[in-house]
Amino acid sequence: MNRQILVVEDEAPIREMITFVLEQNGFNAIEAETIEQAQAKIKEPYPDLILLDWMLPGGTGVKLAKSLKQNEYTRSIPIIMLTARADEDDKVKGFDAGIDDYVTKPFSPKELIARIKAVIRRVAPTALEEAIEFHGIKLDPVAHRVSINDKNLDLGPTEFRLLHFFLTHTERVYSREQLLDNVWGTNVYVEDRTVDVHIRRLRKAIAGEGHEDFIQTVRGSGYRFSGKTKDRV
Amino acid sequence: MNRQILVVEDEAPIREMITFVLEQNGFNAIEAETIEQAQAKIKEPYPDLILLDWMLPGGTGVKLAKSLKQNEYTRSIPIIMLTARADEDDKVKGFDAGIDDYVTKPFSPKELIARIKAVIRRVAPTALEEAIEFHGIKLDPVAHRVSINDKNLDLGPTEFRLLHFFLTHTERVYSREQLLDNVWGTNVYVEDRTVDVHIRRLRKAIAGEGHEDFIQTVRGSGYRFSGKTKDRV
DNA sequence: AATTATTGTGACAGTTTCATGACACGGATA
DNA sequence: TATCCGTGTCATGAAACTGTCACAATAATT
Repeated sequence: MNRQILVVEDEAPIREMITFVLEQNGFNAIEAETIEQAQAKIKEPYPDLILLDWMLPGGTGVKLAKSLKQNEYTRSIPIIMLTARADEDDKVKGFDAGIDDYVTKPFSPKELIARIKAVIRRVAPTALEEAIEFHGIKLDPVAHRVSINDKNLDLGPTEFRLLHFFLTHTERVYSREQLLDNVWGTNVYVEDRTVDVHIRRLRKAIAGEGHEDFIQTVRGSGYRFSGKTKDRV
Repeated sequence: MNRQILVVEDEAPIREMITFVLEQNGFNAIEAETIEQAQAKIKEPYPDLILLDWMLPGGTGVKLAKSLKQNEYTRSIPIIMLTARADEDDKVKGFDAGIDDYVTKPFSPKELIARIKAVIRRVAPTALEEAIEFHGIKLDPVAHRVSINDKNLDLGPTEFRLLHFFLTHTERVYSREQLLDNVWGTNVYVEDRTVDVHIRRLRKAIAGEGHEDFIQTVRGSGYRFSGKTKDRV
């Protein structure tokens, strides 16, 4: 519950003030002065939220936001932009890059905290960090670990994401294309059939533990992850 | 409950922004750049809603909307049009084509989400994704599953669509031609008698569970799916 | 009853779709 | 540099699905 927040802000006094406010409110602050520093710090464990200054040396914050959004792992980290100008134009540019909210400088600590909590509340239900359990399959996104009936299971990155997606989207058919969009990411040019192969690899890994067929083929439509067996509904 | 939304928009940044916003709000986004792409993606599993840009290469969005409204299966998918111009004229054209709502660019994420939820709420009762139950027969379009008295039943794609159509159109006679149009799709040249064969296959699958004849032959006219038996009316 | 029109049924071949193993490429690592 | 691992693609064979036909069965008509 102790959320980690990355503060990307080049002006030291402001950065320190923010950090102070955050920690006063039970958050865990990480600081970064530049885009490069920020990128270096955005890796496991991923921060729960990023406070991003609009004006940064070496490029605008939007640039960073865009690059974060392209990565499967960082895509869902919410971003709050800090901007000096309440300029409408900037807001549009920011939303292009997938900004979740804005705080206009100067801002009060209360406002900042309120916005942060609002964003976290909104994103929390679909947060990547929640551990999942489903019919004996446990997946811990933070530890990046999967076990089936308490027996450890190691998967490649793609299989891990695929399983993660399935575990959070059970009992529903997904076409290959939808799986590509959701697991590989949009704007990735990969053959449809590639999904089959990864399905196979995931199946193999799971089945190794002598289990029912969780991943079901729905001919002509796609695949479905289900706890229900073939006969019983 | 995880709704699928198809975003048809040629400009990548806008499309990605929309996708991002949708996913932040618990929706499942599918992307399409052109009308052709959109049409290719509008098949099972059908999206729950379509966000459609007004200006698209190769024809206006209205064109796509019209064609969707002509097909039995896609007819009830709600459409929200994205338009740059708040032009009154365009709105009229759109409503002709069966548009459910408008969002004028530029729009805020909040507004977009609000409109989507409003439309879904309005349309939900007849939503395609709703599971259907009829005299012990259950069909879940989302999971792509059929059961009869809680016993799983597996059907081929055509039989599934046929049953789906019947379950949503009971107590009424349909000619072979009408069935072809609705289940196979228009512009498909297939022999009338092919319907008979698929009717037979579907009957066999259902009857395997020792059931009354849901599918009734109306000599000279076609078939009818009914809960009433032959003798009782 | 005989004839005709319509529908039921089983078989079949062509096509589509999927599972599977192999393989090559590229990045990371030692 | 050599090696390993993950990944995407392909070839192949198996299985499922589909449309059509021929003929049997049934209903309507004369």
